[in-house]
Amino acid sequence: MRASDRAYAALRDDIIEWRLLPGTVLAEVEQSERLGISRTPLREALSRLTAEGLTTTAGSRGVVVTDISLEDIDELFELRETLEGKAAALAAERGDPATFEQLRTELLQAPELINGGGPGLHAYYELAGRLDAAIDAAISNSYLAQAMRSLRVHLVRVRRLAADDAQRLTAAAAEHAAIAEAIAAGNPRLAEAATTVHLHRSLSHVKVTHTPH
Amino acid sequence: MRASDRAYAALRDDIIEWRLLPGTVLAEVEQSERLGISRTPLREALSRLTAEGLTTTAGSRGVVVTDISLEDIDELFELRETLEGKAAALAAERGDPATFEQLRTELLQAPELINGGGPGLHAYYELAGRLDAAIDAAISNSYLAQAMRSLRVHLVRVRRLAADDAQRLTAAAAEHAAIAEAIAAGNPRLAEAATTVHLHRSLSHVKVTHTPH
DNA sequence: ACAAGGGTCTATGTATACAAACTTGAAGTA
DNA sequence: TACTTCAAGTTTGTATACATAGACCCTTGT
Repeated sequence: MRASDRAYAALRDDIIEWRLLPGTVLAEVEQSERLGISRTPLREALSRLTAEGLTTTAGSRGVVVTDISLEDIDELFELRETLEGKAAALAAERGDPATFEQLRTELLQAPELINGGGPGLHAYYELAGRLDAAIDAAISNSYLAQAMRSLRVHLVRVRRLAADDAQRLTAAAAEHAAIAEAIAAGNPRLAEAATTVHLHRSLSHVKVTHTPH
Repeated sequence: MRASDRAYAALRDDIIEWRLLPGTVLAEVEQSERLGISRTPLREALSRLTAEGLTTTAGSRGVVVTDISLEDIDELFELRETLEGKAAALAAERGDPATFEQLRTELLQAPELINGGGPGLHAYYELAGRLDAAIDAAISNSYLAQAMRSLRVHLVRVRRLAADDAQRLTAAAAEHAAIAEAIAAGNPRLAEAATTVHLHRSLSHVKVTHTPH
């Protein structure tokens, strides 16, 4: 694996997990020494992070970790609703019903996973990820998929602010199941509506439980 | 201006204007010599282009100019309709009516510009750009604005494939005026509908007149 | 004649040295 | 005392030398 890839992955993780807080200046020599590489691959990693929006080049003071304020979260979810709503609708039109019917069945059994503790929780996150991937594949629109991917980075970062309790996860699983059901039924408008509902509930949960940094 | 900025701008222009055709391999030494810079800033330029999707790193064959097929154009417009439709609706909710009323007035006089020849044509493109910028500003959502900006690069590239005759431009100006009018009237659904109509007509025009490379 | 292996060559990936620009601090003057 | 200017130091931007890996071709053996 390339050194720049390792640096990118390490910094991305540090930012998403809030170990590198917003406003932190990522000086090139400092970070390259910390990660044990030279400045060249580090600079490539930084430019990738900046392209994703996780960092910005603040004039000539180097690159700094971007902030996510409460207004940012609203904007983020506004775009997310637009993109994922459209994606769910397209998946309902173009996706394979059997795939989503299977996902729905699994999602209905998710509460057992969520209440089952550590490994079950991991299995649930994996299941939710499979639904996202299935939608991505079903829409067959690489530009839309790319736009959603670039959003997800920021969303993961926001999610780390919220406390995901078992109660919310159980409700989220039911909402996911409703989305999968609508897609399996080939009903675009219902799929979009179910997605809108899910995202609004997610946003409310984040805003209520978010812990300021 | 930094050497990497110049390299980025030059390569971006070459790709958008189809001087560098899809599939062209951008070898580092070759391009750095052509642009009169060293490999380091060139690599940064290439990584920026790749982040935008204008190039891709094809395994170990270096970076190549990405292709835009007819299916890609459909996908591109599908995403564009989603984003710009939402943007027009938000602008209708949040924008300043006077700004868009003014733009509408100017757009209604656009046919004179279009039929006025070279400088008038340029003035029209500038006017259309002002409408885009006004919508960008009105939505007050940096994530959505960023998503639209990253789309526009590809759209400019596609537009270069089509022959923009005076007849199409006149029709487009009327469609733009309709969008501005709906936003000025504070009618989100009408603004979104007008945008949908405009984009579908644009897409049809591109598909009919596009010249294969 | 065809396939397999090795070697060379050319490409990208990395490190480092150098240049330039900006920031910061201190000193001097109004 | 406050503002301006100059200088030093630290930072990023660039060039280049070196490492490494992949591709292509030639040779050799079956």
